[in-house]
Amino acid sequence: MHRIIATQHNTTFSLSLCVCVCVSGSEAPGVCEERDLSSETTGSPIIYNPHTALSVEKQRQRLPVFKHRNNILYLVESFQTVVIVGETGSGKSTQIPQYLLEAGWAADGKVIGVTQPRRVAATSVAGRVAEERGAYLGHEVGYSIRFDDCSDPHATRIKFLTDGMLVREMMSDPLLKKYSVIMLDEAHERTLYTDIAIGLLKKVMLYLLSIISQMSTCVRFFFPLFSLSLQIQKKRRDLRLIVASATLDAKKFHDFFNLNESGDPNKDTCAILTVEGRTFPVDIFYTVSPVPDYVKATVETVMKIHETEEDGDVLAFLTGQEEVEKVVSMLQEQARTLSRYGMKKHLCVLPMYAGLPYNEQMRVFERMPPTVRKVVVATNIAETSITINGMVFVIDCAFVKLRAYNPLTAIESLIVTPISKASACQRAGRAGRNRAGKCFRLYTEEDFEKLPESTVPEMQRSNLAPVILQLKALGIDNVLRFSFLSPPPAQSMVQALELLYALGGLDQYGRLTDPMGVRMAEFPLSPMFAKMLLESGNFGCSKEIVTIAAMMQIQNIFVAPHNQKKSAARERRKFAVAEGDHLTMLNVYEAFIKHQKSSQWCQDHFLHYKGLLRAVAVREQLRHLLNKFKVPRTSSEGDPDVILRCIVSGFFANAARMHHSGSYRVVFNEVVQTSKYYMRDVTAVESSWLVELAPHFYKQAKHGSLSSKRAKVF
DNA sequence: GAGCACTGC
Repeated sequence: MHRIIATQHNTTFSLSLCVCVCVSGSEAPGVCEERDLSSETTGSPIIYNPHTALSVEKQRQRLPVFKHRNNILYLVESFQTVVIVGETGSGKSTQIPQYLLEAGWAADGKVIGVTQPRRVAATSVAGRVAEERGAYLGHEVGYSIRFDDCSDPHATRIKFLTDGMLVREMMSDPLLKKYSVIMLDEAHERTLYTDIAIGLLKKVMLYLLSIISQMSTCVRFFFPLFSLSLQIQKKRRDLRLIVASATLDAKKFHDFFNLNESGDPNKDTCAILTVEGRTFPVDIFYTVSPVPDYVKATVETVMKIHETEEDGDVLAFLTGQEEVEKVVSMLQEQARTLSRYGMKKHLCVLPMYAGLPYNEQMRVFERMPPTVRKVVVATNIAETSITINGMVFVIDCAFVKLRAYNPLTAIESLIVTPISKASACQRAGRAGRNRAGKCFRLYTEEDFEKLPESTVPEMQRSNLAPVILQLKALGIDNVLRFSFLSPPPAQSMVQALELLYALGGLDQYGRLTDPMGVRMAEFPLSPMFAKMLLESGNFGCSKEIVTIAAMMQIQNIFVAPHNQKKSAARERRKFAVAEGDHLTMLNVYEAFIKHQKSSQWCQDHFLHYKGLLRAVAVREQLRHLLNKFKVPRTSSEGDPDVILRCIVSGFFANAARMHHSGSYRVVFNEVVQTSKYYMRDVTAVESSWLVELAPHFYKQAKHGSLSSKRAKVF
């Protein structure tokens, strides 16, 4: 079955294969999987309606996962770990926790914990399950995400939480004593925290069992950790783990968690079960020859679809804001031309990326009249984070902007990278949610075959300093021997250990320092921010620093609607100060508070209202931690230098020279690579401060210039 | 003076 579709210009596709991907409805039927853009926090109780009870029960039984119910329960009973390959639309996320509850896994006050990589997923799936059970959200069924704990320590039996939250919980309850079963959902996404949780759970469940028998009482005396492992052995052999993953990774998870070394499959401690989804076919088309410019090819392909294909909305994937805006404006131009020539069917072209102002984001979810074809041009946000219904055609450029980490320079950056096959299939699947669809890949089938099977896990392309600090705080002394599902580069580990040592979080033996390291680990921030906060009392500016730290956690403080870019830039300059971005942010926050957190004021000054509200919440959490550690509330009373020096005390490792000839130096928060390297959140500092505040990290060279232990990048 | 994938604590 080969069909050639020639586009107007030179992007030519051939139909190459027909795969079944994706589904009717989401895994949580009835739940809007869309990111809840309307509120930061949810938690209003769902009222039980007895009239819908029967139909809910019938709906549950119609889900593909239902016929595997007994098998799943049997496997969970018989194996410590069960890997469930649940295709999209199988109903695994909402149903398996309920099966476990009904089978008695939450007896004796135990809790069934289900993790999700994203906050919205945790809250929306919890909402759906509560509704199915006719329960108030927060009672029998609850959720726990940062800033929003909607669970009852006594009543909640099924708890949905973000994977990051589970790792946090392990800091106070390393054995996860309150849980009988943990289900790691969407484990194939391999987020940083899912991977940390996976390693920790293996340690809790399996790893220690083998060492215990080899240790003598004498060793026990000298290694207090050993008593912990005894506890684990006694108490947590009952803990069950379910790993919900895509097909590709199932074997890897199985091998990781299977502790059976006897070679006798009857002694396996891990099992795999596959649950089919509900799928619509998606035809995949490849270009006949490589595309020289995927931005142009995207525009051509949209127009070709519009002219020759039947009804159905279009979703195009690009890598960043700039590309999205460019394609949107090119398409809008073409759409105007079409309407001038009286084409009956209209095009409505909409951009979608995380930095877009809220109102503009919401437009992609609006329904269009039948005479209008919606075209959404999006970044990777549309691959997993949000779902737009009604998409029938997908255009995939084969690229994505990914975080990369260079352990030699200790620089994290964003780089345009070819996607993986798994990612390409996920994108294609977006065309088949409501009916059969088509996916146009702007690359040849040959090039598709060259793509890597799956995306490199975040763990292997991140700065590991926050990870190592948390592991140390969890009592993992030898992080180099921690059982990582995918071990990160050794150089990244070394780099992280060095940075943590320079920050004073670790001593020369790599042990967590007390109190500095212990306290740093408690902050939900990177170690540099934590250090800066903990030092702020000494510098006499904790009030300002806590605001700056909170503001820097918020992306896109300044919004620029595309028809008002000029005035937005003008407003933005009003807040800017010569010292740099950190003090600019401080200005914005203080002005926001002065204007009673008014949303109208934000709109007038092109500021991100919800972002600022989040900064207020983050600030409160950080303030709470500073109080806990008895960091005094002090203010610099308008003196910028103490604030800048305090910033340097945390960020000295991120120092750069503004110009090779000058003594003008800056500290920065992060680096972004587009056409050039850009540093984000930059502040000017005196080079002498670097030597003064981090003498172990910088040394003064002969001619007054600095040399750092790090390789230079810029 | 425009430049900034996406999450998460």
